[in-house]
Amino acid sequence: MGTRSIKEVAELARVSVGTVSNVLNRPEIVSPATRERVFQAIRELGFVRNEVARHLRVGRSRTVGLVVLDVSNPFFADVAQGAEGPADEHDTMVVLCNSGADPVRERRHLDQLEQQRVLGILITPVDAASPRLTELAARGTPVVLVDSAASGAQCSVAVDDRLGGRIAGEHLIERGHRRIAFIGGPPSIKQVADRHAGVMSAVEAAGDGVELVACAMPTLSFDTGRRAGERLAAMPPGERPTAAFCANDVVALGFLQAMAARGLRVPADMAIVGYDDIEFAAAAAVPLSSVRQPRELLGRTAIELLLEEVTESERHRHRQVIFQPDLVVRASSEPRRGG
Amino acid sequence: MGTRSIKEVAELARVSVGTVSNVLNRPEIVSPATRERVFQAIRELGFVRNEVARHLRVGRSRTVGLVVLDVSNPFFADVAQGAEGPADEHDTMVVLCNSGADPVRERRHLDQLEQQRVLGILITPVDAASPRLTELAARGTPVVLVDSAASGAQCSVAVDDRLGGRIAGEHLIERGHRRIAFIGGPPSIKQVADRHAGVMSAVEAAGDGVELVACAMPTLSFDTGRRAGERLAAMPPGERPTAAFCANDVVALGFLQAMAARGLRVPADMAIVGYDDIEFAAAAAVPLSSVRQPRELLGRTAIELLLEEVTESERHRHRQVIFQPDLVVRASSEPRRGG
DNA sequence: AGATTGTTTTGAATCGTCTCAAAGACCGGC
DNA sequence: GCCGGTCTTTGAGACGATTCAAAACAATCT
Repeated sequence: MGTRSIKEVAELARVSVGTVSNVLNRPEIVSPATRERVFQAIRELGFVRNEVARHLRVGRSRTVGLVVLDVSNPFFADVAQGAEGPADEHDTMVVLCNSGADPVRERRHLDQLEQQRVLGILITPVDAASPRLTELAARGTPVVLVDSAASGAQCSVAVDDRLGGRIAGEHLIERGHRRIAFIGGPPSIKQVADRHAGVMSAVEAAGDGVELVACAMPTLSFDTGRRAGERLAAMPPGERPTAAFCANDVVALGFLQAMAARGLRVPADMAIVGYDDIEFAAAAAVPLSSVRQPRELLGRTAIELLLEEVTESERHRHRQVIFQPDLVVRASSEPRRGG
Repeated sequence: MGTRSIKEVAELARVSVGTVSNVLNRPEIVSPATRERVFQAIRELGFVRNEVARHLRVGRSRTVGLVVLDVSNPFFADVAQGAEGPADEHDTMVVLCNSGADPVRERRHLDQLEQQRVLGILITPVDAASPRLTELAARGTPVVLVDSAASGAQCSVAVDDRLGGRIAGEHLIERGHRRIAFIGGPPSIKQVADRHAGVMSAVEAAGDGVELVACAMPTLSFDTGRRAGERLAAMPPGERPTAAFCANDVVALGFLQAMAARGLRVPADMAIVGYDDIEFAAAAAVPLSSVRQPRELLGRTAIELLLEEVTESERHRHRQVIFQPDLVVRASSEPRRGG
């Protein structure tokens, strides 16, 4: 194998290993002549520092793991992108891990990250209450919850999903809808549960005559949305809800597609509001109304909290940051024609 | 810090460190009684194996890096998902790194991955000809190019982009278009150049009367598509191409949005063909015709090649796998009404 | 020349785990 | 009580980089 060690560099440059290490880490303390000789040897051998050994000795990695529910949801791509800026500045590497909303895979990723002794973990958990998360923190791997509020024992960055759900619900009610569907994923996912609770509170506040039809699906995918859409489309027009609030935009886009396929008009026959306001929402068949979240800001803030925790380790106080969502109204929920 | 070492476990279980290591790695060779005692100690201390130290000793990591051009492009999410299956089976972890098509960031990721001595790297390079890639391989980190054909010195998995471009071009020409725009990204990206060359060859084969208007943009984003769309929309109708072939679907979706915003009808005023056939393509304002790539299969095959290379190390022969794309025709390029 | 101070360089110890030759335990048979 | 043969367990090196006390060297002043 072509990997060279610091020792070989030392031999070639005719200095001790300590000196090579110094050249690598504190070049200013070694004399220009020696330094140059070492650099020369490094170049000649194609030496690449073994970060693993370094990490073992130093005891701290320069990698943080970001575990997301679904890499293929652009929402998470944006969160990841937001995290990369501050990470770069602290020359830290962000690695993305996909749990696919599967507790088993999430577990495996967490195990692996802990075993690798990463600097810390940013995670959108499948189950925020899982003891695994607090265990991690207790054993020395700081964890920041992303898009999910923590209860005090750890840092978190979230958006008020209840509020988001309520805003969406109020908007649809105001537009004259009386029978509203909530297309959600597994209620074990906090975001889903909160958005549901939010829209529910709006419906309840509107009093009699307005009702919510919950449609819990097993996942939060495009296909899920499509299937839910087909199910609703198959209902007799009298019973069918006239509006749907989808737990996220990916689901909403699938739902929208099903409407088109079944010949239902959006928003005339079915109004739709999504969640996240991903870039594609505006570009959909019918531009999608959506509850906007500050995606990049979530990622950015999360990693800042993590780095803060790592730096101040001693006197660190966990913080729970909460952002406010807002509604972006587009064609998919324009005023209904026939009140 | 709450991290325990194998030594502490050994003390508590009153065995030697070697035995603990055996329990961890080859439990069958240690007697049931001792094994149980060790497990007990592990549980009691909350011991988590330090993968870093293990890796240093064993010399081989169980992580592979997947470096992509753009995490927020669902195409790459699907490739990543494809890679995860076989990876799991070899209990290997796939970490996703985003170069954002920026050579500097790509470089930084590669450096970091090499320093971490990962098992190997899957990469969709910004520049496939970069010497960095062969250096890596020469120094012992196997590299498999993804979605980009290698010239023999390494493994690669790709889709025939020239063919894809040609198919798209032929399709539009057959539909009666005589002035076709190619909306591309930086030609330094191999995929873009090949797709361009492909559509160009179709146009040339069609002979006089058909022409290609190349529109090279700096990036391959949604916004790029939108800007290109606006630029074309601003052209006088006589000069304006009647069809656009976009270098990927994300660009195509942006382009489509610009058409809608400027009041141009798709496909009547402007036909569109995208590339990748991401899930959202079918769900767009006007369902998008697109050149389909076997996304998951790309990822799956790439990691299989990598694992193969790692396993057979000695007698490994690099392979270049090439898949065929095919065209999925949807509304955005339906036959033109007025021939 | 010797003492003093400051600058460079050295090299042994260390991080946590794995490996493997060797030692130990145990058993049945004589 | 000893022998040969299985099973188990042991513990002393690695692995590659960092650290830091101490040694070596250089420059300046008496």
